[in-house]
Amino acid sequence: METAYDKTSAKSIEEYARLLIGKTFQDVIEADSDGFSNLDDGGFSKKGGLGNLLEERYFHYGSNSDARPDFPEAGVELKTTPYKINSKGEKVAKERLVITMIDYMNVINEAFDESHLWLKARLMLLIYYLYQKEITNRLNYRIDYVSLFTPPEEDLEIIKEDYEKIVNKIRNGLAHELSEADTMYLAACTKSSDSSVRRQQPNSDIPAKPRAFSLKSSYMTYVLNNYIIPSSSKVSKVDAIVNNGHIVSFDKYVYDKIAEYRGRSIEELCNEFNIPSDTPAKNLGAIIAYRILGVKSNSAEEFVKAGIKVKTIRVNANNTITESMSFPAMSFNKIASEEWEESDFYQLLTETKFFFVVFKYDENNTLRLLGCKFWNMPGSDLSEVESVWNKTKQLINGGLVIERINGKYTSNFPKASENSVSHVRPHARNAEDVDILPDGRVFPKQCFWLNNSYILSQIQDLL
DNA sequence: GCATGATCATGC
DNA sequence: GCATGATCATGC
Repeated sequence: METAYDKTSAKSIEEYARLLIGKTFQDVIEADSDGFSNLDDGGFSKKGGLGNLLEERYFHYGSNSDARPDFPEAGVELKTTPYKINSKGEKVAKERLVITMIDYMNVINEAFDESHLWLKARLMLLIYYLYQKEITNRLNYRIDYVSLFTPPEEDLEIIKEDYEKIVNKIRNGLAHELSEADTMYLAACTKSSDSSVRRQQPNSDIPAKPRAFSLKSSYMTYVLNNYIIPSSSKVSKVDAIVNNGHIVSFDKYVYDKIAEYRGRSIEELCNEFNIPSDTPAKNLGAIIAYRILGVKSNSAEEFVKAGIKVKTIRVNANNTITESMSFPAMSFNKIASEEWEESDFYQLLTETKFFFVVFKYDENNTLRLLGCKFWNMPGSDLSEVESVWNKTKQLINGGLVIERINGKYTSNFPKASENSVSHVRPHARNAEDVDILPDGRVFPKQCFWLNNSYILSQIQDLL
């Protein structure tokens, strides 16, 4: 079949694709007269179908699911992906970009450069459409950005490291312990029609969830705003930690930099980096870490791309931790009607990598830098959180006892003494800052916390 | 001194 | 003004 573009030329494919900008998927169907006379959506409006729609009704080739890129002669992989406008008016990727399924049995023999993943990811034609909640017919979504994309060299360094981390885990017979939060930009995301599906893995008899290589939504947000949209002025630029040259390991680079200042007091560090130390800034620990890492902004490019959240931890002189770790407040009504694996806290814990900056009080009560650690929750601890979450949901749906004693509210939400990993406690501006329960009562906003004792167990190696 | 409820500080 | 990370305050 004759096509309106040269399928052997990436540039030609991109030029033709650019004509899609400003059009909806419905427009594409209506404009297509090449052997498809009806306006039936052919099931394309279902999930995943919008990419197939473009393949069949715009580029006019049959979609394949084989290992080759969609345009094999040009080496171009077509990726149709949604973005949305968040509450701050920023353009963000709506979801991760799935590249290709991980074949556990064979991937352990594939070097990155010859991998199925890289075959598809080395040159992608990204087609971003605007997802809008209020538009119910997906065919009415509008295509706004079209561009060929290859991860730039500095990202590729980290992506290769991510790849090795994932493949090594599989090599070690730990495919069942893979987590999306293990890595920075490239991740092993779960992918199956139902959460009970399991696959065989090499080097272990334990079946593992099917997973796919994907680029994290935090990374795709960065790609959209910095590589795809020309000079997007709304985006505030932040400094990168690694600025030039090849590094062996990002983690190690960061650990080594922080380690140079181990034992220094907060005051000394503030002097060293010209941080005004008179105000008790609660993000002082994070600011110090950024300055040590050579970053002037209060955020780092690599952390933004990887969606890494910074947390500061204070260890007492006797090696205990006083404070538990808080997270965003929960919505009682949301939890009441959702399942664990679709909950915010589950997604946070399974997708987020944390950067712990750890300080410790010396015998004179002076707070000194102890070290840092990239951390994400091990899957085995997740089941503990699940039981706390389930009990919380159950109480929200009936059985929650609320009392007010001397102005202080109490409840029977799961306490730190009831579980080794997590508990529920207030997280609000004050006691009047409330959320509505399904039964109509109000109660101070709460969140899930990670127990101080649990946090301590996770940073034992730093003590 | 710990457990739990309450609130502060920052950034947008 | 609100969400979020961090920390304080109090009673046992």
